[in-house]
Amino acid sequence: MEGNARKVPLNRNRREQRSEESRARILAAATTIFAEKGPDGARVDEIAKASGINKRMIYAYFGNKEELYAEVLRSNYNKIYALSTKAVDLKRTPKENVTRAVRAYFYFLAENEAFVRLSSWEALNGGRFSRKVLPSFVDLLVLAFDDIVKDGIQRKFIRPNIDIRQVLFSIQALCLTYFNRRELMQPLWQEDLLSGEMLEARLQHILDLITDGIFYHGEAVE
Amino acid sequence: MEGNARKVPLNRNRREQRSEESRARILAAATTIFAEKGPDGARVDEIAKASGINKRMIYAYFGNKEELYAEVLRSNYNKIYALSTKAVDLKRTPKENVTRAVRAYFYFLAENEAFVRLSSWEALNGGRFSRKVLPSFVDLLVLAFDDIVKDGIQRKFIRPNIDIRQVLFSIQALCLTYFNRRELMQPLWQEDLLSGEMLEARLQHILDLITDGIFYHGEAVE
Amino acid sequence: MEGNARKVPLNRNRREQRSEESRARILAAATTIFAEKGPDGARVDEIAKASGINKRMIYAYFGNKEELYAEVLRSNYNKIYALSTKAVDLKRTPKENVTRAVRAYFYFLAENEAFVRLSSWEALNGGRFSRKVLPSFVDLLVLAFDDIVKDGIQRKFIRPNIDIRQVLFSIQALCLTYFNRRELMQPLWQEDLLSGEMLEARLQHILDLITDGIFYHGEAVE
Amino acid sequence: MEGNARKVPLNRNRREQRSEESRARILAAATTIFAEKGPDGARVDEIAKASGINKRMIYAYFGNKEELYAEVLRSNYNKIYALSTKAVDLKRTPKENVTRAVRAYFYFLAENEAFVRLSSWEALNGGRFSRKVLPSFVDLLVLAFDDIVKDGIQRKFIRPNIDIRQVLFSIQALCLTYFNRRELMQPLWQEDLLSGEMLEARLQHILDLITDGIFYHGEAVE
DNA sequence: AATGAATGAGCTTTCATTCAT
DNA sequence: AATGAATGAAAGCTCATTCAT
Repeated sequence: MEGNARKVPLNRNRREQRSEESRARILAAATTIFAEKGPDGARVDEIAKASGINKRMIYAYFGNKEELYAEVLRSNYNKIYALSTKAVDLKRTPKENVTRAVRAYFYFLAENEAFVRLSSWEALNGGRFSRKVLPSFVDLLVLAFDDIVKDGIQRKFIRPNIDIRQVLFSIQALCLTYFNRRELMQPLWQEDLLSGEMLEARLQHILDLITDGIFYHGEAVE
Repeated sequence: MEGNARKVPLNRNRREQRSEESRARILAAATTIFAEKGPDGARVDEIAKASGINKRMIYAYFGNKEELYAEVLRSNYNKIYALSTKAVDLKRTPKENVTRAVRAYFYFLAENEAFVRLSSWEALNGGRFSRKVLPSFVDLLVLAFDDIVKDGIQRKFIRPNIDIRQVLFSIQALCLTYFNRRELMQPLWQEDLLSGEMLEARLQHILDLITDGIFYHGEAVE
Repeated sequence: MEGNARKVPLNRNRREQRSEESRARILAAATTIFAEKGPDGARVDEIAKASGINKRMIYAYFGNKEELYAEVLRSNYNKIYALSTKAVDLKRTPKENVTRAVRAYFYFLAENEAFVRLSSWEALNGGRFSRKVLPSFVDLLVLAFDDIVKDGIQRKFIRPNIDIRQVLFSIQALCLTYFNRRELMQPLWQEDLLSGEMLEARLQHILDLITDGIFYHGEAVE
Repeated sequence: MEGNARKVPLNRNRREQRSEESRARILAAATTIFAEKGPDGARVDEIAKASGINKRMIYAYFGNKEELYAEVLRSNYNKIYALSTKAVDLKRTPKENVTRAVRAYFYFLAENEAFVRLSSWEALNGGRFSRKVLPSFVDLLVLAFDDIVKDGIQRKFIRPNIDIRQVLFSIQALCLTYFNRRELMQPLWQEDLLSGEMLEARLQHILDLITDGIFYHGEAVE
């Protein structure tokens, strides 16, 4: 009896633990599969199988497919929120700050392909799911960059006529598209676009573009 | 008698015409809906309804859903193939040529949202369909730009250390993403991102970036 | 004008002729395909294509698929009706008569595979179609054999306790099944079961079985 | 506690049992309906309805219509495989052995109309399905009979010039066709062809035909 | 908490038949 | 008489979701 009494909380803990674990495994599998196939192409059965957990539990934990997808989005976007907060340091030069921020963003994408793909499905679906569940991630990005750019303009590093939103849009474009359209562009290269050198090469190119463009300056005729 | 003699081919022509028209209507509706919802989200029923033509005819004309989708891709990619051939004029300056090419590409995308979206679905699906049916559109792009850039390098307009493939990737990124992620970024602006001014503003930004970057040159400290 | 006047009847005749021909071609194609695939497996489209005549005409000439099938049955069964009338000649010995009748039936089947198959589909479908359109072909068979057997019994060639219906059933079985199940049994032989020698061998076997089975032994004359 | 301990396997068993039962019910219904209407005429919906089980489960258990049909064939052919092994006893006379074998086959068919019909659909379809899934049932039959006949020939009961394959073909024909074409021939009789007396009468007729057909006359012992 | 079986709605595809010329 | 396009009903099959244990 006492054994039982002691056993119950123990069991509870274990149960809770296993429960958490099951939830996490479902979420992990769902992330992979939703990222791979998108909200329409993904199958609940496949997620259940991949997670090794009974399909019924998906409904127990997450309600339904759509809510599971929302949860996947949430957990993935949380990562980038975390990233965006730790950016700026006004003791550095604006160029350093830009470089650091872009680098952080670029490598975040490199390491989180699921995020890249999920956000792309979302973009195509007009944010049909994310709008419901997510605070505007764009606003956060702007906020983070605003400081850098304003500082840069003030200290005469950055041209004052620059529209920061356009720059932001461009940075996003230059980074995201590399991962996004990787497969279609890969044939142009011998090396794997995800190799260390290729990543660094791309990042440098992006930074060059952002800072200097591709043309000579001063002497160029037009 | 002559009336009869003329009637037969006329009937044939009318029929062929109507048939062509039906096919075209199906293709148009399919383009819209596949662009909107992607190959997985699109429904054959919906396409039939939208085209005002019996569902059975879709199968008569195109075989099945997948082949219809392939045909939609083909017809949309044909447009950009057409575009990519008429680009270069080496009598102009490299900057002019780049400007003209980018502008052409940018406005092509602006006017062909279906293409933007279709190519994005394809990218996410790893080109699973387009690989079957399409010659590499990337190669064509490279070809078109190669001349411009080589000319630019030779005439000392363009830095020789530039990797043309990266530039191409970047131009694609900067243009495509504007339309691609339009909806997610729209909240940052008051004006419709597809308005004439906004489009022109974006194009200018892209051209500036490509040609000059965002930093001052010469005097900039780092 | 007179030219026209003459032309009209000519056209009519030609038309009628072409009409007959079209009908015949449809019927021929339908026979092949219904025999091959059965009433359920056959497709109207396939018949139209095989006959080289527009599908619509099938409906013009025959009403619908079922009636076309009925017509196919009718035209095929007519052949065997024709056969069954010219059987008996009481000047010959009963054994000769039986032999001739069985031989006629056996080679009829050999030469009319469509009939074999059509009658088999019908048997499986419980005569669901033939009952509607066909006079009992079985009755005819019995009639034809009755004379032979009664003559045989009277002249003491055939055992009097024989049930003619059973014999008839057996002859039908022994002949039909050879063609019916040919494909399944073929592996047991090296030679094609439809070759001249194999056919003759089978017929001999059947005759041996029938005659030695139903005739007195020892005293029988041949 | 023990109750719980026992409960888990019990539940498993019950579930498995119900699952097996569902599978079996589907198979039973499918057998009836495929036998009745053939692979082309049968409808999955009808099978679902007849089995009282959701259509979806048919696909869960059997894959698709064709595989279900294959399974139906397999399970039915297994019955006759079982039959064919227990045939011969060389202590008996050849005639006894033949009689016993034919009787066994005949009554097997009488009691398994589904088998008769399924094998007939297969024959008409050129074994298109069975070839995929079934070991040659014909070979087994030959094997079983071979012993009897060789023994019969050696002991001078059976004529040595007999082609056993023809005899086998004939037995099959004489037995199968009785059930196969029963409906078409029924009008010739007052009594139901499936009644006990009629069956026995038919079997006697077949045996007479076979034995008097293939055995020596006069000297043969029985 | 966890499971396997079951369900109904809906999807893609097929087919016999008819319309318009 | 002949044709090609078009149709609606129904077939095979799939999926998200729920039941029973």
